[in-house]
Amino acid sequence: MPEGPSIVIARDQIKPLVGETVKAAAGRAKLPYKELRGSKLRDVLSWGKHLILKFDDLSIRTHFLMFGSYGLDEKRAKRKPMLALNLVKGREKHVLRFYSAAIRKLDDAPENIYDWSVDIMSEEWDPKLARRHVLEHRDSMVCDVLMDQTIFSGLGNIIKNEVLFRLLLHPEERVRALSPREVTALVREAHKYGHEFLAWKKEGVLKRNWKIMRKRTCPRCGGAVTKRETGVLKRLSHYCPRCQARKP
DNA sequence: ATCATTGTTATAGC
DNA sequence: CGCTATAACAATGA
Repeated sequence: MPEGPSIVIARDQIKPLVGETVKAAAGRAKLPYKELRGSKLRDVLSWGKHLILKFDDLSIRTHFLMFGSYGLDEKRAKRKPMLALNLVKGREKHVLRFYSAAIRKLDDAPENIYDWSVDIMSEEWDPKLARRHVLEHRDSMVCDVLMDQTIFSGLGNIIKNEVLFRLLLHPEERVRALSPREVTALVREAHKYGHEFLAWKKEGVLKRNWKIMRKRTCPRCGGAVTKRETGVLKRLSHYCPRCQARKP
């Protein structure tokens, strides 16, 4: 659920509810429920791993973190939701629930808060800007730069590992060791893999397409895949130490 | 059953 | 102040 492409799927699934009015709102999240009731849903947006519900005079944002999920028109709640919304318009009725998500009211209109040019899943994605941002972190490891949500908003650990494998880059390679072409390729593949992830996830074949993520052997050389935490973020990396050898 | 994991944030500590 | 370490949170499937 949590990486950017999954949020795009959620956004598209929830978008048909735009125009409906909140009839009931409740949950464990700290939200202005009173204000939510009676509000009309005006838009559903995604920015990276954030899902944004825009109402008349307020907007809220959900982040699914590692284990969050949502349900639209479920027969019954899976458990106590962080937020449950009943929406109606004429005869249309929908129930939207969010589980174990970090949900907050936005202090301003979404357009004034979010910059979609850094969202790898957005049409406004700006590869040149990303390239510049990457080069501002010459001393950082590529694994950390890819996970930086201010540069590659929406990019998560799966995309990170798969992109590094495609480029045959070691997760702990420093940005300064990359050639200009490699930086360009890094940015291009981050975007490209995000969209392939989206297509595969829709078809239910995402895992089948993993080349290195949670694999034991390298599909390229047949050698053992290394699995360890890397970078200052200490996130799990899967990589082939032979094909993705560090530069000399 | 136990372990690992698609993530972020607050707080403590140096 | 700035950086890093740690905990906290939570659900699911291998």
